[in-house]
Amino acid sequence: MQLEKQVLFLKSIGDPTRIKILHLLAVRPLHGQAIAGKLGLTPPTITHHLNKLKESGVVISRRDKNTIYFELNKKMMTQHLNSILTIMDQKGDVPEVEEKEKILINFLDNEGRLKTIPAQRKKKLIILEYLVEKLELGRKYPEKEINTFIRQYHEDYATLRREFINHQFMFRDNGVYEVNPREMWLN
Amino acid sequence: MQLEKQVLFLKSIGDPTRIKILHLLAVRPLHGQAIAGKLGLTPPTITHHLNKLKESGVVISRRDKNTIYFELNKKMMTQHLNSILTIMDQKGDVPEVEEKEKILINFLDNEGRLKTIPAQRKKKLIILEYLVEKLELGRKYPEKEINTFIRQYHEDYATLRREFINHQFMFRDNGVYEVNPREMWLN
DNA sequence: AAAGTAGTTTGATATAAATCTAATTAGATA
DNA sequence: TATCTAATTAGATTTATATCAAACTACTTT
Repeated sequence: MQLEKQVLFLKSIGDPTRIKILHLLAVRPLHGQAIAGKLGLTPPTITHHLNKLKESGVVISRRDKNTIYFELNKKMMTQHLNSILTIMDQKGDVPEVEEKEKILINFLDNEGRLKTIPAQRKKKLIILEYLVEKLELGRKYPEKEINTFIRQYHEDYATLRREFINHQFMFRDNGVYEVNPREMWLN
Repeated sequence: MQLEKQVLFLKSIGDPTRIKILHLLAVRPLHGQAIAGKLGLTPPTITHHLNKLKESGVVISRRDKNTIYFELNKKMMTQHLNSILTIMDQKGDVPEVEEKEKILINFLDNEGRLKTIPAQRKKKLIILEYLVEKLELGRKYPEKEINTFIRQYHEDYATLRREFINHQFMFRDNGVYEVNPREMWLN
């Protein structure tokens, strides 16, 4: 998943020693002992840090005889940073809130149950969003649990479950359902 | 220092729970309990994470009656990410010419021979650079020739020869030595 | 003033991470 | 084949971090 890659990347560069390594490698590729010497650390420690940096892809290595040169993968680095930047690319929906309220009031009864499933795409999406927000982000729900959840709001759990998947409010993996992060939703 | 701020920032967002919080706050400001509910975590845990995010400045809080709204500071976030990006367009730094002169005078005797091999890395590099500049760029030197050359300046040709290689002033190919171009040298 | 609400602090626990020394591996050179 | 060199692995230690339950604080509402 996207999130794990981002965290792996951020952890990999979120350390003073590793930032220093990045600075060194930004100038030119270096071999391990040179890095150890420059930073006043031992080779095992450098191996440890380089492994982290290689795991996230921001450093690659190239062997030349006995010496391994480590170099900064600037393209990968830029890619990761851009992916973090997109977290912020969320159109604020403040102006829509009133409209949403109206639709919710129209389609929900006094007990908060869904009267009907809206036919209009736009309205349907608002209802689906409203429902999916009651679920936990990151939690894995077995199909039965999803069905039970939906039935609190409407009898036709099969249709609604399919809609959640169709519009990518959730994804399904091996019969287990999980809420997608907001930026994945189709509006 | 720049480095510490960068690390603080990267650590602050380098955690799956906190990335999820950022996603939530990217949409709209939220109060603590809402975040706790969505992520299935307890309020103390959310306080803990929000503190980290506030420390690095990417989240700010605003009180309204009893409720505290946390919101994403997109400007701060962008600023931090840009500062990380600049790591990649780093150029090497070189010691001052005057400083080099002083060190050369200190370590060379009247006949221009090396009194001792400097222990300090920085000084050693200046000496090595001074010596290697007397060699021809592009010419191939057999090991014996290199030894003879070094012995003009110091008895311990083996150590110095190794230092030339270590710091990439020269490279060795099949027992033949050659001076590296300047931009390869390790500073 | 009493009760309620939202958030924080404290203390405990469990897990992860950074660093070192010592031992080992992989490849190059003699 | 034996030796040298650069890097890695293993094991130990220390420090940092994520999480929770329980107690507490600050502010509102009644």
